[in-house]
Amino acid sequence: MTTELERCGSCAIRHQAVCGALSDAELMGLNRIARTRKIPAGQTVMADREPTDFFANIVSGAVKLSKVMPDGRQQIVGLLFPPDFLGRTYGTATPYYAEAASDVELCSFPRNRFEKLLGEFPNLEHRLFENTLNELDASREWMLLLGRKTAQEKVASFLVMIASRARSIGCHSNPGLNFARFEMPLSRADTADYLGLTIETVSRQITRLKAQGVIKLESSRGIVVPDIDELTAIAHQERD
Amino acid sequence: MTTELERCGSCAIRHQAVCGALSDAELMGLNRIARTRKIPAGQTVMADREPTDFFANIVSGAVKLSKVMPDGRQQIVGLLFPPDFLGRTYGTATPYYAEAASDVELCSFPRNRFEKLLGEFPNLEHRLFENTLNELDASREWMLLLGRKTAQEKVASFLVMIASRARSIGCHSNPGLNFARFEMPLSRADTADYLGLTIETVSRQITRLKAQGVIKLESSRGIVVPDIDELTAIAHQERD
DNA sequence: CGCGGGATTGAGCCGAATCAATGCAGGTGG
DNA sequence: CCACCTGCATTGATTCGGCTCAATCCCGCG
Repeated sequence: MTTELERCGSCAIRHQAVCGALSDAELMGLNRIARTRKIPAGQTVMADREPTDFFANIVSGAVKLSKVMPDGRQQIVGLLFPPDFLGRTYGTATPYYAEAASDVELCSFPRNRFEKLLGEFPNLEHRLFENTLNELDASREWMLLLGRKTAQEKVASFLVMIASRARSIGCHSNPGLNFARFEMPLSRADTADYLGLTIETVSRQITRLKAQGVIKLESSRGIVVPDIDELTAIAHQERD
Repeated sequence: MTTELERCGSCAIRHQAVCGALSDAELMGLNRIARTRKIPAGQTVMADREPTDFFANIVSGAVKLSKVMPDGRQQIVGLLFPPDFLGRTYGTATPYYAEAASDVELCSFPRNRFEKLLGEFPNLEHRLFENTLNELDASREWMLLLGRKTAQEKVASFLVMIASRARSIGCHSNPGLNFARFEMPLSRADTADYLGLTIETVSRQITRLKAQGVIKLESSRGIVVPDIDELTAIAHQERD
């Protein structure tokens, strides 16, 4: 019993994840149905339109959600980091692919037992609801990016977003400080699919930002941003 | 009392709207705080980042949700028809503009009293949650459109979407039947802002679809689709 | 050392944007 | 009733940003 609770107690995402909403007693109920899974990079976690029998918290790594057209064109519609929640409650199939963008560690729950707990713990459902509202806000923000921003603005926006999320997933990057250094969680190909661009255009824009001195590259994935405000200005974050 | 209940009983959207989740007793509680409002076309209902003190069901008309960049570029991020719910629960400000796309009739509820009811009626919160999940799915669908579809595919997709929603808002259009006739709820300018295109491109693509015989125009807003499957094929609705 | 996958760079092209003119319907006033 | 305006939609000419195709480059790895 105590050990079980400790398992959660020592969990890196204990307080930020949906579990954060639960009392100790409730947490134990959730813990009882939880199972840790490791997924290697590139593997599909949930397939579009296919029923999935589980939900999960992301403990480490990154998961990308994407939609694919019959001819292969692809769009990434969401990116999940710890402590995000994976899975569409109420509806047996998710309307997109979920794929491990890196090696991923999940804390997963069987679908029906989790949904049962949802009914019992109003806190849990409420937390998931707020979560979903935030995802909706984020995806609408992304619609503005996809529909109206230039390639340069798109890439800058992406870097700003990663830089701010990087704080929550470790990486050198202080909240107050106007400086960031982080690893890109996606390949150029995935970045392109997230931004509605091609690989080549992403690459060119990164080169351009580098030439402008707005960012520095330590490696193809390692980015340093000396002045985040400058990058944000280029991203034309919407105001008004 | 009875009259109050009858007010809801005779409501056109009684069963589809969030109210549909409520018992008679609960409905009465909601009814007590409800107020009908009419909004003329073009008027702002909620302003980006400004606190709003109410939520509402859309009774008639259409409301567009949009984001605007400092330089005026605009993206419509959502379109609400009866019996959709308007407003972001839990968070005093909505992160976008809500504007009447046509004359609109609302059934509105004061923010704090409604949120109080949310706590008392789990059904109501649950219903709103499912609503939000559907909006999230729809907005991700739209991300694919914005990021990866051609102008022709975008316009075709938009028409398909309107044709299918048209069923729920009256208009000649049978569920089984492979034929539709409806009014565009948006001007060309708004359509462009919804699809991430310019007015001119939207116009050209509509002309093209007309030339191909896929649609007919009764007026600039009145559309006839003889064969919806054909239009859907052009829209390249994602499979797989 | 050579191989292979990801990333960069370059040349040319094309689809959608821009700029500009014209068309069209509804409303208003002479 | 017609002339005129005004707001929306269409059409045309031209430009340009990002895509396509293709050639390296880079780096880790067998």
